[in-house]
Amino acid sequence: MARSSATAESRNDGEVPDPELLPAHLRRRRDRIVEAALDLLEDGAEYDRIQIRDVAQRAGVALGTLYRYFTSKEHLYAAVLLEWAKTFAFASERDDARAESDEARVRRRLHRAVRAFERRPQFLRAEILLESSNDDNARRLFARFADRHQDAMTAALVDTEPEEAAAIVETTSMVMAAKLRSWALGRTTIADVHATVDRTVDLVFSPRARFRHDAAS
Amino acid sequence: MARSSATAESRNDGEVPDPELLPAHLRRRRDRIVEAALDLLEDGAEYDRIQIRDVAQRAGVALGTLYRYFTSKEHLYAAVLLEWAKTFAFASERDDARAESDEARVRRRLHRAVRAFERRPQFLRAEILLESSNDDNARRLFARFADRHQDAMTAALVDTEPEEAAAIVETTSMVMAAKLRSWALGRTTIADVHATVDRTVDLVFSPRARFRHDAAS
DNA sequence: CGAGAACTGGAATCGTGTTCTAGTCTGTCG
DNA sequence: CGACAGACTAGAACACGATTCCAGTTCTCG
Repeated sequence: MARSSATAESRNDGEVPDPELLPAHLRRRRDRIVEAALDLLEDGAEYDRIQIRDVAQRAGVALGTLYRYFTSKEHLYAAVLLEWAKTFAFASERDDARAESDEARVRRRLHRAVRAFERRPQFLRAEILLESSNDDNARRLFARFADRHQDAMTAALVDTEPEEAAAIVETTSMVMAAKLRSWALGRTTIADVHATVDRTVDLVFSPRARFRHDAAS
Repeated sequence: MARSSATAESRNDGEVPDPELLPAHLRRRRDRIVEAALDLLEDGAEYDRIQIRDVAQRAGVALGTLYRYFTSKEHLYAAVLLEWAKTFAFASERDDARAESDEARVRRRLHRAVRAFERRPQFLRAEILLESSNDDNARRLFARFADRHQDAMTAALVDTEPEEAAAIVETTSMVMAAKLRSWALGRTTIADVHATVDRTVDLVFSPRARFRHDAAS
């Protein structure tokens, strides 16, 4: 972490090319790097334990090459998460096409998310670390990752007014994420995580006095 | 981070004395170290930027001495957080002694917590990092810190049955923490954090169909 | 084909937490 | 009083993984 942990000023030299604008073969090379990194994490290695050298080797590129595409390990792994979100979102879209209530759809997706992390605790760890990265590029990508999740959830709420939908997504996602964290910390069981998700969904969807506060504090 | 980030096996050599059992003058020395570390953080320095060397110097002890009391930077800062929680909890106890509803008390305390972090974003950062520390001693202390918060919140719920109180504390705290994180990330404003706290408290206290799910998924 | 961009292998650098060394100080016990 | 233990000190030394550099080498494209 020589640089990344030592530096608080967000990297101002971000000299990496926008992947969108890359000629196909370079783009492919970049993708190979991301894939290699993803594989390593998927294989169960702890984020901390994974060395950039290994990623480079696995991707079959030199260290210097990797650093042409990513400013830091964190930037690389933010890209990994984003990539992962892609396949994940895809999986979400199947199987809830049938006629269900918004509530049921949200519930299903939340449980799916929990399950996804259940078998990949390292991803949770990575997510947590990246969430508060100093690297600007990492932050940017991470934000996209978060948005992607949010969009996916929001898309489940067909019959709800947008404003309320946003609040619902926010609350449930936060509780889920927080609870997953305690699970990752060994402070609770995965069954409890699921139970909490259910409780929260109940709570948020049950008929009740609606939001009243507009002003803070 | 030579050791801490490289090591996943939780430190098994935790050769530090239990502060409770320390003779007074040694205890005082230990406290001085914690205070120095706290000061540094309080002065606005980013956790990452703070070097153990500086803490030692500020406390007026040699590096080796610091390491006689703490196994790692994370252990040290877990102690710092715990110490901070002490003063914080104390501040909480005044001013809500009067007759209020449980709801009002919870609300007040949550807002206070938000304000506490508002002027100390570095603490939030530290909390996040320590939450997933590898150091056993750090974990232990951190757990105490978390418990302390939870107890403080639970104590605000006088007229609520314990089980429900626990659920309320858990949910509201999680939402607050998560929202604070997004604030720290620049994804929202502090006013919005307060607003969310209010909404969540409303939600959790409003009369409604009570929890129904017992089994998970 | 030739220029320049991109890549390779690997050495070198860096930052920082952590450990080690050699001695110094303090207080206690016989 | 003298010796021993325990805790301390200044600071050097070490570990180690991210990041940067370098000197060629190999593509790619006009």
